[in-house]
Amino acid sequence: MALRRKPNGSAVTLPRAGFHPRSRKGAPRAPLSRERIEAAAIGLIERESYENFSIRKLAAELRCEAMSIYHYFPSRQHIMDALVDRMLAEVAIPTDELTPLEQIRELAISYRRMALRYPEFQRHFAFHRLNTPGGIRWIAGVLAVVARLGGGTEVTARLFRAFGYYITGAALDETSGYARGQSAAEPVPDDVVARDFPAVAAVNPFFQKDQHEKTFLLGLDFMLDGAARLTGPAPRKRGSGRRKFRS
Amino acid sequence: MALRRKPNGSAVTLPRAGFHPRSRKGAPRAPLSRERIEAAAIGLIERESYENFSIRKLAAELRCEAMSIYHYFPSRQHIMDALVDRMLAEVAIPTDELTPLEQIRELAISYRRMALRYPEFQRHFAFHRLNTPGGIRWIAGVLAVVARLGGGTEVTARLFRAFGYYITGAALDETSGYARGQSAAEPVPDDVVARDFPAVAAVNPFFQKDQHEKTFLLGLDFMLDGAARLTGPAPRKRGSGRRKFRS
DNA sequence: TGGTAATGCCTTACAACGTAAGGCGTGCTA
DNA sequence: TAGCACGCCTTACGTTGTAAGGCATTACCA
Repeated sequence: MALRRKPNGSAVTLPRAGFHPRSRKGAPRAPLSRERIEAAAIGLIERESYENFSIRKLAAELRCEAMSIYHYFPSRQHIMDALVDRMLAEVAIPTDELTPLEQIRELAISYRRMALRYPEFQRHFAFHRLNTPGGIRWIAGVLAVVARLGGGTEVTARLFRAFGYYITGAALDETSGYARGQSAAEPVPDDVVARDFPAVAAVNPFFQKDQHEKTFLLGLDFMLDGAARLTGPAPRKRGSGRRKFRS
Repeated sequence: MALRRKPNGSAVTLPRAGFHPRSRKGAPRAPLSRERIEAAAIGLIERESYENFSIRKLAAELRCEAMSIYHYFPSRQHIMDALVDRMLAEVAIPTDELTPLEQIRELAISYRRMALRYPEFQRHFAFHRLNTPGGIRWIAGVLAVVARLGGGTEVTARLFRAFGYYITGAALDETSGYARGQSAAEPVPDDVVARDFPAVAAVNPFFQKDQHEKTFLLGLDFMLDGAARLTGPAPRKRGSGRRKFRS
């Protein structure tokens, strides 16, 4: 937390072509950079797991020592913040000619896609305030979309949060929840579940990965219908058949 | 993971009255037990924080050494599982004469109350499969409630999960989210938000703690209305005015 | 009353973690 | 050629979960 050196700050000094710094004893190696460190961190987290990620392993991946990374990021938390901003930037705020409700739908689907691209990192996402610069910008964008429903400040605020509950809850559950999450130390074996809790076993087919999208859209459309009824008739075309549940 | 001794297993030997084991060098002290360890763990987690919890601190709280705890629980994960079961047991499965929809509503509200009693521990809850014995039993109970809506296995499965997304997302966000969660390393200061993102600042009053319940119920009733329309008319009385949004 | 076994808790030790403090070599600029 | 800045490394500290084993107290049985 005391490190304040920012190498790529005001005076940018790019390495000349052909320049290859080397680990003190070792083969030549591409120079470090924020970009390279971030990319390696994402790769490592998603390949191993969020819990097993460490600065030391990241360093090994980058073929440098752990402390070298602290030349580019003052702390582990700063790295995580950079990753949050990076991933949030992939969730585009819709601005086209869809109805407000459809824009929210697109946003939700886009967020889910991002979550499924970085499933391991969702466990970080779920716990942390989006109060990085990129996070605030993103929240402002989403709020603007929700505000287009025309419900006023209070309704906008509540809808923003209620949608957030559903969408982040879904993202977390699909990536770390019932089916794939950290297990109990001594989980109840599947055959015991099948024998003692047949009703639990019965729903299992619909808990599989290929069923997640349909389930997600079902609940999402519950939320959208509620928002529609709360904020009055849609200002523009809005098909209702899409939101029907077809078994 | 190699420890298999279970002191309170088959041959139960209770300490006689007046018996007080003592730390090797120290004052007499109440004997350890699973019960005492669990209670101390909950207290410590909620008082300090989930992230700062450690076996060693738990031991200090109990005035024993870290390894003494391993006499009662084979691993940290086993302790956490016990806490999960303990807290889940506080979320009662409704069985009375309410309509199925009202039962789900009660269940959701009861889960939220539990979450607010143990806000720190929600960060554990959110990541872990409920595949402890108590967890499976609880899931079976909830599934039975959802099944009473009469939608059949598939609809029951999807509604269970969609409600789960919303409820756990809300629990996590209210306890660790926008307002109180782990912050960025260099958060954007409030005055900068107020200046550069007035729309974000404007919704802030509705993001305060005393507004959470109303927001939660708004989204919950969106979900309930959706479930009602999906599974046909309610088999019994069901007021609709309650679910209106009143500003 | 003495011997043996079980119980309950502690001691020691290890590998891995984030990171503070400071050092060293390379190449750029004067 | 001197000096300096940049980029990266070395060392070290306190903290974590927990494996392996030890020791004192008590219970049980002869």
